[in-house]
Amino acid sequence: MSNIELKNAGLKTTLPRVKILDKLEKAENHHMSAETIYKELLSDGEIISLATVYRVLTQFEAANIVVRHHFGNDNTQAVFELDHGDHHDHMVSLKTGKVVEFYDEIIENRQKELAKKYNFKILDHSMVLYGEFFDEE
Amino acid sequence: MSNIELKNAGLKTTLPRVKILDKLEKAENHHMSAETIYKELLSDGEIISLATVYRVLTQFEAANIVVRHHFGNDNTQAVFELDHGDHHDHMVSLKTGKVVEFYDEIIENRQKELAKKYNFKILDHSMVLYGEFFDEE
DNA sequence: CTACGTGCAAACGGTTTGCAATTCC
DNA sequence: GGAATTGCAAACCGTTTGCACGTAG
Repeated sequence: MSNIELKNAGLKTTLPRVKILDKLEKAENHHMSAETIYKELLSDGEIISLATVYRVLTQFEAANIVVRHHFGNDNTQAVFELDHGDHHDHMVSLKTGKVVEFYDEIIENRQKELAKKYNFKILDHSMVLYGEFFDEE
Repeated sequence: MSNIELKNAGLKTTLPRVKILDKLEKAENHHMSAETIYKELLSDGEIISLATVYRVLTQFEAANIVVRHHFGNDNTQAVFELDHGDHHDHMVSLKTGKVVEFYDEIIENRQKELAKKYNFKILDHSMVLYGEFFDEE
């Protein structure tokens, strides 16, 4: 099935690509950095280079297979998640890095209203709440 | 007056610091990158290094004199604005880089409700709408 | 067979830092 | 005068890229 996604994107079905897709599918909190993917694959015994991980992820992004985020207030590494087509925003734990996705109709509508008020056409938006979950470790 | 802010932060009143504060105060859309500040100061005839601009801005950030943002979906340069203590979000033009600040009570409240629902304590948040203004250029 | 994909190492761009010279109080 | 600040150049770190080799179809 990852096969199909790749074909659709006009990408050859190569081992690195399949493995990376696989990692993302199984990621417990759905978000992984290029480096995390790279290291996990290495310790899985795969032979792959970090450059390939980045190249593949960039291609996946272009093909709408993944979405790239820049959580982490500062400009630390990007994280990637599979793109299931459903837009959502994120709560990110500053303690553990845990990520929870949410979607809120009221906020989305309000953004549109505000855009109208300011004569602005929204093409994209990002919203991240930083903090901590009460039930964390 | 910039004098006072600096004193309060325990920072000596040096020429670079005053000049940088000055640039930020006069910035037409309130937001400037380190490099922009640096270049403008140079063409104003000042002698300053980019390293100093970065160092000063980082100190200002720690002293809550400025806020650092990472607009520009990708990991491009940070922009800085004076911290007037009032929280606000941003609309950023992908065409011109124009930035408009806004604050919306409904969205802020909704964020709090969502946080409660997810057992999350919000410590910070960022929300950026990317798009274009109808009245641009 | 050949266009596409990969590994390696070097380049990149924004930002930070060690150090010696300079400046503020 | 002495601590804080600066400039310079080199280091950093995440990410990208040129190139020669490898592989899918």
